[in-house]
Amino acid sequence: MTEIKIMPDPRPRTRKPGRHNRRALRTRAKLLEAARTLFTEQGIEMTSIDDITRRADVGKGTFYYHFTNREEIVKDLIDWVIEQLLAVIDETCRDSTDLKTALEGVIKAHVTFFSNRWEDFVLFFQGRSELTIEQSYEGIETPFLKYLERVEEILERFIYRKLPAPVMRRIACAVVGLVSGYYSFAAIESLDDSVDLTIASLREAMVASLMRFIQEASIQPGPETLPAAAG
Amino acid sequence: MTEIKIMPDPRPRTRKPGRHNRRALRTRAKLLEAARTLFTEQGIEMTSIDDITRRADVGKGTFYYHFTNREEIVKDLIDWVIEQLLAVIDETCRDSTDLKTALEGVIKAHVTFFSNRWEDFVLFFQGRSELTIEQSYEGIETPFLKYLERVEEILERFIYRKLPAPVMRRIACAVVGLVSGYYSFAAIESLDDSVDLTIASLREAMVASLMRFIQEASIQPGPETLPAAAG
DNA sequence: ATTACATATGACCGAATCGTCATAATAGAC
DNA sequence: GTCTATTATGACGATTCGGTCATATGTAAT
Repeated sequence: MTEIKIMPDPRPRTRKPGRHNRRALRTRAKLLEAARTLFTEQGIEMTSIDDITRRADVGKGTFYYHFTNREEIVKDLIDWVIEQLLAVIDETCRDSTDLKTALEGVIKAHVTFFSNRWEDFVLFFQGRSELTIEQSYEGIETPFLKYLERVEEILERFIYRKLPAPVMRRIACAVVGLVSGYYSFAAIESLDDSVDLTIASLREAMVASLMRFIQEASIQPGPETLPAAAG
Repeated sequence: MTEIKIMPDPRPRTRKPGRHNRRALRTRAKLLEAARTLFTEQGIEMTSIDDITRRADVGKGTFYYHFTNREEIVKDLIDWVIEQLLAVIDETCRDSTDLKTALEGVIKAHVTFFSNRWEDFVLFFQGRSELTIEQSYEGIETPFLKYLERVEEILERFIYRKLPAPVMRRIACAVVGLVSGYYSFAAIESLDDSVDLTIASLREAMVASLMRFIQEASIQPGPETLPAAAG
């Protein structure tokens, strides 16, 4: 169980944003923390507002004072998780000198982040699962797109032959899909501790294959990216 | 939208299993098909029994005649999807002659399967997401474990130096995590058609590096797999 | 103390949901 | 046709849920 220090910001409500240690912020944080752990325990959709307010030990009306509905708190939490993940990725890749170290950095950042934050991985993964549903929360894909774009951005620094956007997107999908896909499966068993060790050796293999993939893609943009292929 | 020919079997209820084309089987199939598409549209947890019976155009009691609750139909469907996927994997890997073709076969099988069955991928992925939740359907991990074991089994045929079970498990996680992880992310954008093409070139790279990884692992089992690392 | 504003509360309502059950419809055996 | 086991039904009760609102409490400024 990881402690959370900073919680996602509320929408500005008054002219004095965080001037004083308003109790509202603490209450909001209690609600977010309760939701975060409950989502991990029961799943997002199985968690009712009553569950959240009960766990946070506040009245039900209080929830609706801070959030308009469950959709909002879900989106706030996912936004926040991805923001934190992006911060770690940026930090880890800051000193990258080439494509190889950048790829390694991205993968390493995911491992670092998720191995210390199981709840957040569950949130991330459940959010991603929502993306596959036709009628899911509106705009829930936004933080994930931002996340993909950031990864593309980092890799692009070291790819001198500029690749078409769809190709870059697929590369980013491959990188993050690979990491989180592996993680989610490895988590079926309680390999928790050894996941980090294993992925370290697997990482090399991943980096190698991704690099080869990128190199091939950058030599041959591929006729399949023509608009004719869309449909 | 893919048509389903065969649906998961009901628990035997009478002495005459499928002797006649009992209408019960057709009704059951209607319910399963309705659930399958609804789960894709709305998500498993957001779909009520009423939704299912309304879509299947049967009375509500009929649902409870065929299934004890939603948990049962969910598990039946996931069992069934994984069974179908395994069949395709077996078929594709039947003629594998070495590790390389076996790995290629496994990945190719996933692509073949999922590219024609979006609903089933969503089911698969949502089921996997449920695995990360503490209180999810009891025993829902069983089909996924079977699936991992089968993949290990196929690869093991061509690995002559026997690897420790945890290492094999991780390799299997990497293979299937990659495919489904990539797929799920690629699905954020409507790249549907080009996903297959892209993953084809990624496949080569992945196969090459996984082979290297397996070869290295089979030479050096690694001290990190000692029981001391558990805990 | 008083005033003004921000924050918190839980009773309450209507809608939705789960699961049951007595009854009805159907199909096959005779 | 009659009889019997199987299959299907939807009204029903109990419960839970999302969301509202009038009211209460806390807090900072004067």
